[in-house]
Amino acid sequence: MLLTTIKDVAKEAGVAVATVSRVLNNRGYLSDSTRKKVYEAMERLNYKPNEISRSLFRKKSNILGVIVPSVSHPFFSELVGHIEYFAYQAGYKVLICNSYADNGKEREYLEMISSNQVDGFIGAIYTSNSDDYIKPDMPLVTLDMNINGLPYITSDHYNGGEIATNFLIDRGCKKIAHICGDLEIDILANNRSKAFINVTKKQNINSVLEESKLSRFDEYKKTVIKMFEEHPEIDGVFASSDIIAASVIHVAGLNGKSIPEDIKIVGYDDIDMAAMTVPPITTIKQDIEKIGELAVKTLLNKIEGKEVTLENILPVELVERETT
Amino acid sequence: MLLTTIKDVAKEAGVAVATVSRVLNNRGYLSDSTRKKVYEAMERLNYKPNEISRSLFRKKSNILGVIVPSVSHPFFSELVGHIEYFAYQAGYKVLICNSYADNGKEREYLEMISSNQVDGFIGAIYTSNSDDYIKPDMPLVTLDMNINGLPYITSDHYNGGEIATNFLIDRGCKKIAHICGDLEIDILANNRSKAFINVTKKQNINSVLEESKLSRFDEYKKTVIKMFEEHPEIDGVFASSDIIAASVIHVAGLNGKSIPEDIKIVGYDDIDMAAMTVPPITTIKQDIEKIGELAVKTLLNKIEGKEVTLENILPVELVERETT
DNA sequence: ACATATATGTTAACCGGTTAACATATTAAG
DNA sequence: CTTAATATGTTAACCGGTTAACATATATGT
Repeated sequence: MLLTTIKDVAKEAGVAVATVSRVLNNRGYLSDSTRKKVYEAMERLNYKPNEISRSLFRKKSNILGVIVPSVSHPFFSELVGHIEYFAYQAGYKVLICNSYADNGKEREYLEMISSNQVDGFIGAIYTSNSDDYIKPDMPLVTLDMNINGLPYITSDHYNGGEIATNFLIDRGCKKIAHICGDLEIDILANNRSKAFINVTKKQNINSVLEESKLSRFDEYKKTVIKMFEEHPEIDGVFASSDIIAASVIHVAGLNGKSIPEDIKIVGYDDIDMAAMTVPPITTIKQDIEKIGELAVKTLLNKIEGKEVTLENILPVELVERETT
Repeated sequence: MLLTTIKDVAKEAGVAVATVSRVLNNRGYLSDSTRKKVYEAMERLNYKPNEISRSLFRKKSNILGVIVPSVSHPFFSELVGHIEYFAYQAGYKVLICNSYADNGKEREYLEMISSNQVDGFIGAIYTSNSDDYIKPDMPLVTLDMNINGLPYITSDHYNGGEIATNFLIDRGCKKIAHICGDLEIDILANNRSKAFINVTKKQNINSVLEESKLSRFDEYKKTVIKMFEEHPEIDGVFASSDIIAASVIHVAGLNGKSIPEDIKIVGYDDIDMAAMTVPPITTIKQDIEKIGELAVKTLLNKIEGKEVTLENILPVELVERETT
């Protein structure tokens, strides 16, 4: 496949290469007739400027990278969808990176900044936090993670944890379990668990903390089954994700318990699925669209060298459905 | 931020630029000592070759684009996850494109091929099929869509539709509904609906065909509610996606019908969510991972100019859970 | 008629890395 | 000792587009 270059266009239009470039970039003096000639020539030759070449000159690829543990996780897939939308509005394309929470992959992807392949990254980074490779002047915006001096976007997870826990207490739960991910990772999302611990302690509520480092649905299910075997009196569950909440609904069904009568459940995230389960999940809603929008805006401002707000904490909200 | 170039490395290592390039590309004669000197210099300067520049020279970006109607749809997010995995194994990065089934966006993204930003596309393209912009020699692999001479990956949807419909009949359903998307789009996925129509006709089964051009969950729900109002005798539903199946479960609950006793449901896709609902969905499984793997392989072969199989039809499989 | 604004061309350097061609020096093999 | 293989340097062209500098030509206004 032969490539049509700006020279071919110049020849076809009967003008100089510089003139074609002027048309392409709308710079300098240009008559309408020349503009037309050039556009027509481009049309005839089906010419598209080589964006790699332009990127090289401009030192700008107009590509943003997004690092997530896994795009197939509903929370991240919804987030990535929004990020792509806002990036597109701003003339950027989005490169997707599954890190599988692997440090090597995270680093390898982040190096695309140094190699000029992307202009910046939005990263749900979990392993590289202590990594000295990450510098505060990098075009990097993190999600739910405060790494030295980098701007981050997060939800008010502590408040989310308070709302969820208090809501279960208000609804009369006497023994409340909290199922969450790995608390050793220093991620802001874990503030919801801190809130759970503080609220139950302060209100003197019987509590169970179940930390699961797993992530697959059937693995969650096993954890939940074991939990109910060990603590059959649990009458309230604050799940740190809607997926976990779904698995609690499942297990409750297996145990012949009815929801919300015997067990009340509050999930977290408000992914689309939360409204689809039977019964639909009462949950703490994160504004995923806003997170995406703010992440893109912040990153673009950082890329352009503007001042950016470092701490971006978005409010959460209780969405009451039928598990409480 | 000053950029470190190959010249800086050459100076730092005390060698010629060509030598650094030889090290970088492992070409020509090289002594171990020089190699070491160069690597050390790169390390000291924290040098990363400018990939844009290399792409320009090689006319190869090592980026694949993926076009989907929406990444936030679970089927596509799982698919994209697998595509990213296999692309990464082969040294490619993945650019994600939500088309929202919009012709303009599909075209705009596809033009990234001409502008050399991506080496090729895997596309779930729905609107551009009659578009003469798409040529058989493009580095493009389509999903569920047969566009003149382009390789495509699909599942054996006709068979999927047969299995689902026959299964419901075998289970004793007397009046079976089929809820599907827009049948006017000439997409291979619609073969499942053709199979439904043919099987019910042949076996002389009472059937209802509900075509919904909508896509949001709450909109599906409305369609399903209306359907049950108009046809209360329906005792079997073949839903053309697991999401639709989930909304049938929902509505059945509202109507006080129990599943599978009163209504049996077969979904389609076997997305992760299918196992998480209560009751878990009996569904026709598409091998999403294989689809992703085959799409990447086929595209890479096409990019490398190798012969590729044009028709790639993967088998489907009934996964029996608790809605039947 | 003259200064100024507008329109286009020519040329060359540049973005950063790659490569071919050629020169030269060292080392190993026969 | 000669030949060949190995190792590195120098130079210049190239990928495709951008831009600054300068030349030149026409049009416009006063």
